[in-house]
Amino acid sequence: MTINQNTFTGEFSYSLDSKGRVNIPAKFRNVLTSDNEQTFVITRGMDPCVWVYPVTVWQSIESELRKLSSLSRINRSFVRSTVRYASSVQYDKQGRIAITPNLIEYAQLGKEALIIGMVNKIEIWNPKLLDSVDQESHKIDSSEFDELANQIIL
Amino acid sequence: MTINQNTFTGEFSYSLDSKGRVNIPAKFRNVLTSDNEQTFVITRGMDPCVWVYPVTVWQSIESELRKLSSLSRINRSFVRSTVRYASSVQYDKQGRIAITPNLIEYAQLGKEALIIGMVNKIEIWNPKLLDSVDQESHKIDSSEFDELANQIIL
DNA sequence: ATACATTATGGGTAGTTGTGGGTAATTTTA
DNA sequence: TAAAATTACCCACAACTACCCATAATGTAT
Repeated sequence: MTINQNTFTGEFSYSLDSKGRVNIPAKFRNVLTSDNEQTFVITRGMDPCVWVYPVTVWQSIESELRKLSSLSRINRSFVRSTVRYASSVQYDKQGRIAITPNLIEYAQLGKEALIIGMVNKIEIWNPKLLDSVDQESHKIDSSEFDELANQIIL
Repeated sequence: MTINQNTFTGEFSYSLDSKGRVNIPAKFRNVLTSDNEQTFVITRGMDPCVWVYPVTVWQSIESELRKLSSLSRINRSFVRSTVRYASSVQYDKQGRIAITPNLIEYAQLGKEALIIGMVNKIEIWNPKLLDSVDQESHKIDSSEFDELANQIIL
């Protein structure tokens, strides 16, 4: 079987332990290309959740950022806001990564952690927070959804 | 561990001690290539903060500056302003570098120091100053910001 | 069904890291 | 030249992290 590498789908509910560690689902670890060397980059999501990238995917983002000259104020501010909360983490022998305290706070993570595959990255949510964000966005976005539907054939 | 060398990401809040020393986060020291020999170049940032470069990275900046003809007044002024405040520093056995008094004054550093990885360099900020600079620039440049965000797929 | 392997979760320990301060060497100033 | 100030180098300690092992639950193969 040749599945898509570095591609994540599905939903899993795992627990965040007292040391701030979460398991990365085995399914996700198994599709990681070996050049990632068990390493992810975790950062703030655009929504109140944690984004988890395979390190090789993140590196291509970094190389884009490298091209932005620091002479421009906007560039500096953009690079800063993108990179600021990102840190690379290797998972341990049990397949867990440690979430940094400021990301735990940002995503308001408690004991429950909902892990969602988002194709090129992984999201870690507080399940209750996702529920409320989801409901709100469904109300607002029904028209934008229609627009998207024209771009992507499902 | 074979992660990206001389590449810095993430945010750390450390303290500036009474002797003007700050710790360089272990994560940053560990990605330094050995030809840097524990040496950084510190200088004024374009924003009110301290810029910290691995010395080898700084050297390549210097070689770029050498290419700029001194016939142009703008070039002369640019070279002068970039090189003027730069000095090289080695970190001690505990991983700390000493910030020169004029840089401390320029970046308005107090006891708290916010250290931010900016891909090819490191920034040291007074956290409160960063907050206000951040908010202001968001107000002014939000449209250009969005444009950048569209070019780089996160 | 039973044995075996994998997976999720918990916790212990040794080494690392951040922070403070001390002392000797070096430089600066009077 | 001597005193004062600065710098470089050293040690100490608390907090944290990485790494290890244990166990229970789940999945897989014979």
